[in-house]
Amino acid sequence: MAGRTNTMNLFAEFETRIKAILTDKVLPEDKREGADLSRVVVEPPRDAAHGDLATNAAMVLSKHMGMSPRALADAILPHLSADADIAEVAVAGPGFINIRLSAAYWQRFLGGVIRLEGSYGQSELGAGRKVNVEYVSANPTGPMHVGHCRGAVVGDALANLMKVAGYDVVKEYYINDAGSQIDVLAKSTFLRYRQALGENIGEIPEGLYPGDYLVPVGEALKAEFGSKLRGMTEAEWMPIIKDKTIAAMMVMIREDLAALNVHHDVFYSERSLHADNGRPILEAINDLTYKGHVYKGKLPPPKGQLPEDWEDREQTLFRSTEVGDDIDRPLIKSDGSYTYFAADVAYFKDKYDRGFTDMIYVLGADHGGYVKRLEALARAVSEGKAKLTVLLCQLVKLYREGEPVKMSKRSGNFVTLRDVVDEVGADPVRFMMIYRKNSEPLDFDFAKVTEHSKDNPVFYVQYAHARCSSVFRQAAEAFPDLDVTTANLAGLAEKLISDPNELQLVAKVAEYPRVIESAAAAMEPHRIAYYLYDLASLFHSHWNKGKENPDLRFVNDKDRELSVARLGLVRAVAAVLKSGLSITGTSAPEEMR
RNA sequence: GCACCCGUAGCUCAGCUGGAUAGAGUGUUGGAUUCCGAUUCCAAAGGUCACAGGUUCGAAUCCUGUCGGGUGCGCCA
Repeated sequence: MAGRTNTMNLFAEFETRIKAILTDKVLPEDKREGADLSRVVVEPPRDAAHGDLATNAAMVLSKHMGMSPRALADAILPHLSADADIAEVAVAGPGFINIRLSAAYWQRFLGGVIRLEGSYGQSELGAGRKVNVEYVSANPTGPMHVGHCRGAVVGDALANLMKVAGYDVVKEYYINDAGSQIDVLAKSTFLRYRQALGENIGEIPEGLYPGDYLVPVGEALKAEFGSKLRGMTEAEWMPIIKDKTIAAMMVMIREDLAALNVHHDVFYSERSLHADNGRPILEAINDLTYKGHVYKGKLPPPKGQLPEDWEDREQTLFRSTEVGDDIDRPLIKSDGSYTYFAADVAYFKDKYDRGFTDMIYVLGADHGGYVKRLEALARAVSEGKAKLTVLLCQLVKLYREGEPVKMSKRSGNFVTLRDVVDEVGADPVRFMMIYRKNSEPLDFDFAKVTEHSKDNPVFYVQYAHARCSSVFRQAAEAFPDLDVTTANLAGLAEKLISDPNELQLVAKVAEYPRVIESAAAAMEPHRIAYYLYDLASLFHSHWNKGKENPDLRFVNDKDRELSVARLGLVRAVAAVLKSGLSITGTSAPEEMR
């Protein structure tokens, strides 16, 4: 992981220390050339009983050194022991070096965490690189349904994560407000407008959007225009009603997203790319042509089932096969209009021109077939300089008490995002959506997600945070004029935290920056949720020990200084929980109700 | 037919980009418990990591193939 800085990532810190030892003390001069230290890693051992840190250095370098891994490890050992922060080292298994850090090091580390307050975990991994995270991007043809939920949460959490990891992030929504479905939408609205004027419109015809949500739009049109629109030709009313309907749909969608605590920085309109006779699209195609990726030609017929209306015609094509795609892609239809993909080329080029080096697209699994052409266009437009990543979210299956919830779009009987949020609350929805790899399908059971118990990970983690606050409330009762300023907490924690259980908690807290960096590098926000669960679990377990052994309780009314020191530890745990919860986009409550 | 995603404890899932005896939760079994805020705590049992090869000091992880499940394929958006 190049470019990583020591923002209290102790694994990274010891990695540099160990690499320095390797080059300066272990490798003889004639072996320094060609030694590959890039694979040397320092990580938490699988089993905490092995120590605090483990390194594979001896195994990675054994071949180069012509020694067995264990013999090499033995040779490295004394140099590590010389480090004052290292209390114990041992060789284990096939040649791992296990390291136990001194209590003094952990105490100093804890003091550092407390002093950083909320900014602990903030990394400089991203070095300010501009990242564009595009997510949701639902068609503005109606309210959002549950299917959009997962992408919304995953994209939002990923963007939050990248921010904490030091990237300059923009959250973006691409409004698919062009194309035939928008014409259909406008026609549907026109019908509702006529209905508002008192006409009996009967059944909504097949092919139009039947949803009630267009009724108020029709009424608003009546209020604004009276019956004026009815006298116009379709060509005349179409642009007006399109504008009004899209605007109304976007208001609705933004409200839905806000209910889920999702807020985008930029809403980018596809229609704006078609403005001015599609000049932005034309320019993007010209750019691609200039770079040698466009030609006129014929496409082979699709494999498998041949469409009935298949015609073999010459079109303007993007030679995407030369940049990794399976088949060349049409940019201009035979009627001269642009394809959806052509607009995407222009949109990508716009992002690239705005200075983004990394583009992330969070899409549903049903867009899997779209990934290769997006990657191809990124290569072609940026000439290999931009990095485009597509995250596919698998489907969400809804259950109620174990029974699948049936949905049918045609009958309008589908569960909206709002339904779900209103029923179970934004926090449980968000945490559940993030508590799974995005590449895995997800079962979402209303009953389980609403359950207030330790079986529900959201509440388990939030409860840990609430307990932290509760400790401070109790301390205030036991010691009315307690000094709980950052400086005092850090100072005493550095001196007095020494119980092995407490140090174990510090060690878990110390993993946080590493989790942030690796989760950001892998673009896997779910790792944050799992880490939070682990930390909460350790904290609860330590709390429970205090039930049996009062000496371990955080607040000890016979020992004021020790209580303050332990409050320091609690504050550090609370800060990490709060920081992690904010990445997932869920709240860190002061108390559970 | 082709592409992509996925097969890990009875169930739901992690497994930190190749490391040690593969881990949680739930369920099962056996104990403890009126406790600074929860229907709590501790422990045990439970595995051919779908299957077969390959790569190397070392594979659940990477490569190839097979089987099984999901998603998608067009001048749609």
